[in-house]
Amino acid sequence: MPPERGLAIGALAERTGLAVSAIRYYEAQGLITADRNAGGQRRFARAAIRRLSFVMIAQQFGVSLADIRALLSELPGNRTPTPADWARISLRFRAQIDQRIATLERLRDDLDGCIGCGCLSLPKCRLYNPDDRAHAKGSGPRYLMGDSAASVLNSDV
Amino acid sequence: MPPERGLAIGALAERTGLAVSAIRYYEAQGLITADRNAGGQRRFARAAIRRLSFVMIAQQFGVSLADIRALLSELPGNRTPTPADWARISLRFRAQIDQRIATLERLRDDLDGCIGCGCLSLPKCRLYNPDDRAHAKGSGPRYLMGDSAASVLNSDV
DNA sequence: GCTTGACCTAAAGTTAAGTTTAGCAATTAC
DNA sequence: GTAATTGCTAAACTTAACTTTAGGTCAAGC
Repeated sequence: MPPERGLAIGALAERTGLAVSAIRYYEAQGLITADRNAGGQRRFARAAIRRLSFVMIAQQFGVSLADIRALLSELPGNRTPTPADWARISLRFRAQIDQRIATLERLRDDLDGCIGCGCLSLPKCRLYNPDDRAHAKGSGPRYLMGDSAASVLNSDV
Repeated sequence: MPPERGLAIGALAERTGLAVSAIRYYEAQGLITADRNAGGQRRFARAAIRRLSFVMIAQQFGVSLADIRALLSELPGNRTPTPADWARISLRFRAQIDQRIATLERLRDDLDGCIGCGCLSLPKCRLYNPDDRAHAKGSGPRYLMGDSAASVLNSDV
């Protein structure tokens, strides 16, 4: 007999280094999909390893799962992705990294301009208002945490 | 009579663009301190404006409040900080930014090497294991979220 | 002098990204 | 064939960084 088709969740966990609970969570979030065997257990396609490794890499950049899901949605639903598929999404990812580096460099340069002047005073300081972000409407709520890492990545500054 | 010494929390909120509740929270977290007037209301020193603006700037980089507190702890407790004080802490901050940019650039270059090869497969891919981070002990829990933004900043890669 | 608005505290709610626990079912190993 | 693994679901818990709510106090204007 051929070995049962697809990896069990434990095997996938071992290959990726992720916790089993994390993999279930990612499936629930729609980052990967799984078939079920006769007994109702998950069986993952080999492609799940790559999807998960991409998730892990993107997370090292502080990209949110929501953003990662958007990136991964570019991959064809169930067809095994080709290198060309990966290339397309990697290029998009790379563009985001570039943007993020640029943002950091710009802010670093602004900081250089400020060091020693002790100017960190509002609202004059250029550092403080790179985006006019905070005072859009008087003390409006910058809704929860959605601001920090993700927006550095997403802002098209 | 001289105006009552120190800013009320509402005034501080207006000057910084922060919500009143956020300022109270920051005080509870030890990022700023406040005196109390006869009626028990907070009165902030002018220096709080700068501390808070620094907090907001650092947060745009995804630095956690805990890390920010560590940075701010370099400031002399109650003495009004001088430009030299700010310069010292800004330089430390700048060093962290530099590190972070370097990490991003290295990962970007790795990604470039991968684009088109579709190699995102574990455990061979260099991209996946920049730090040997995930498989330290077989599928050990990368404890909660403390990994993403903060460790990119802190890791001495 | 009293009403309105700013402040106070304490406690509970929110989001993201998971982990932990509890109580069962399916597989594998001996 | 049965014990030990591994897997399943659902629900509760965790952390960070706040906000919201509830119920009460202080201060300022008229």
